[in-house]
Amino acid sequence: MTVTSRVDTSASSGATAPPEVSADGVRGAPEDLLALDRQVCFALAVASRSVIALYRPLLEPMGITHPQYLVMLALWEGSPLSVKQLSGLLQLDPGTLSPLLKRLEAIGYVTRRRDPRDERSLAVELTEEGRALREQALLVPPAIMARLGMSAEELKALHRSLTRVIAAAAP
Amino acid sequence: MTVTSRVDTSASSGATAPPEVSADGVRGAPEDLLALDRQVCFALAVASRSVIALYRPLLEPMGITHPQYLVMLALWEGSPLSVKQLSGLLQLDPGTLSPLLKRLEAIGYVTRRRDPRDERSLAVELTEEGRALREQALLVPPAIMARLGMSAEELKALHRSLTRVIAAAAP
DNA sequence: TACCAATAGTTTGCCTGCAAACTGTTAGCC
DNA sequence: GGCTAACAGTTTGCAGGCAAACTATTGGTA
Repeated sequence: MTVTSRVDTSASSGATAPPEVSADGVRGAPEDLLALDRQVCFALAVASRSVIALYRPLLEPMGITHPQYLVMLALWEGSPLSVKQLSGLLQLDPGTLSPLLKRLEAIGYVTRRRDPRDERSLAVELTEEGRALREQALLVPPAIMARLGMSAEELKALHRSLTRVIAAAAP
Repeated sequence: MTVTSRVDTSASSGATAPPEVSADGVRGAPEDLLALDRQVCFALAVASRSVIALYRPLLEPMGITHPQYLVMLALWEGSPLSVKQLSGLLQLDPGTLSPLLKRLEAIGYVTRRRDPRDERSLAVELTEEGRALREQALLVPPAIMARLGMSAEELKALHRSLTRVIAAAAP
């Protein structure tokens, strides 16, 4: 495979595009801005998918997917939430949440009904089963940390880094 | 993992909101393990989606999506690649790549043909247009870094962190 | 040589994720 | 009151992402 990790020394956010238009352009460019293995966006995407993949076998016995798990986390912190509130908390489009919530309702963890005071708003609420699921969920984070085998300190640093990126990317 | 920050979920309109007042982790209840804002997996997912969203307007004029952009990055580093090689490089399922590559072929950036020496293998190769696209792509990373406004040093640290997570999560 | 397991891609089915169009409800405002 | 704009969700269409079933080719081996 042609991907070898290079030592980065440049790429300092300069607005001046390097004029390295090498004839072939494939290998050996002094500072390859487009090297796959230096793209933070690529590392971010792979890391996200990889970690979510670790959750899959743990969530499968509960019958939910990772985004559904995140919705449950939000609801366990405060049960009746509107779609708009969930959308804000999870940074997810209402168009994504709408069918997802119907699935959660179908498996019995959640109820969906209109708010009588504002019929536009949908009150998403935990059922008894949804509330009970929390006990099982408590085992998930420790299992993930054990599987990753990374120190809490390192994960905390990563979390801080990610929080900064999220803030920087925010509109 | 005991982080301190906490999102204001003021949305919890008088429901079962746990009265946990976790300051600096001193009085943190055990349930805090499930606090949405400390889940690394959540931060990872949001950061990944947020950063990819920054690429969208930049890639749109090129007519490609972010995963397609990653495929192009791989091909620019070495043009004829099989689906299996791409799958390894990008950590993507062949079932994901197959239709994606057909789309890249449909817009003319790539050709797909079987390897005469092994008819099972598919040789994915850049077209002249696909090769030429690299010039436009060179403007993308600087634009993203400018938009993020984060130091190269910080991004590098994040990249290292992500690389460790990816390695830790690897099967 | 004939058989069979491994391999490389493709297809199918389901669940995100997002943009854009659409529906119903509420709030302003004249 | 009646008109209109803003708002909350839903639906539709398209592109990932992944698991599982399927097809075609190759390689090993009896």
